[in-house]
Amino acid sequence: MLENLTEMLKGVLEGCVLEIISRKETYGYEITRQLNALGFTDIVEGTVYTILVRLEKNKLVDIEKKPSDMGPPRKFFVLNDAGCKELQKFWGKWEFVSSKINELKEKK
Amino acid sequence: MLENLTEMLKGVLEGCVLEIISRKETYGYEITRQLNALGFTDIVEGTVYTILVRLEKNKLVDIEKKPSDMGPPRKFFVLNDAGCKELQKFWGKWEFVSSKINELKEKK
DNA sequence: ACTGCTATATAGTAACACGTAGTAGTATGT
DNA sequence: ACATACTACTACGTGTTACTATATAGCAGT
Repeated sequence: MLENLTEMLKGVLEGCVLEIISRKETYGYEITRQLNALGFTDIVEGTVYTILVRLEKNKLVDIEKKPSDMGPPRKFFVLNDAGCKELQKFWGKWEFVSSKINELKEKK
Repeated sequence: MLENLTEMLKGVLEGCVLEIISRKETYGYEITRQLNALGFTDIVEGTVYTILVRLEKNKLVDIEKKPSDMGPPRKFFVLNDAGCKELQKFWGKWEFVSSKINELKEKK
């Protein structure tokens, strides 16, 4: 339907993943499914995993591996304190940017 | 105040420039000032000019050079048909993405 | 065996905003 | 005449990011 949202997702997709993780501990495959359910149908596992690797590298998440009876073991992610702060900063930025864009859009 | 909006502006800044041009024909320097006035205080000329070069390369704008009494001649930009279509597509994408993000944000 | 769903990983690519520097015209002040 | 400041455009390089493509692997049903 709507083509190529790639560029517009830059800078927001990571925030979305943070938000999803903050709800309850979860893993890459499920995060992908949640994003798909939200409406971002084109987002695939690979995209989410690169984000998760980045979150880990930046020490925003804690990780725990758990077995699954539906397939290979899952890597569960939990936000730590730095992650929570980062999430708050993300929503602050989003609030600012989206309000400005909408202002531009409305001001006819 | 709010640090580094760079990534979040990817994919939307070009749309903002299109919108500004659509209001009335204008030029790089003035577009930069308008974006600064909107609240995006860190955006500099270099950033806007790269976008304008891209718009020209993608044939979304028509260009006319006019003398100025305030400095060097100005390069005025006007949206052509393709540019108007692109702008509409941009707002369509923005509507979609921002509504989904807000849905995620609100759904506690 | 084969298919399909679940689950993770990673090397490579393209697009974009931004940093930085340079060039140049006009106006004002000293 | 010179310096400064504002106006105005160009161009090369950088870093970050989402995405592509591919590989690996466990488990269930046929």
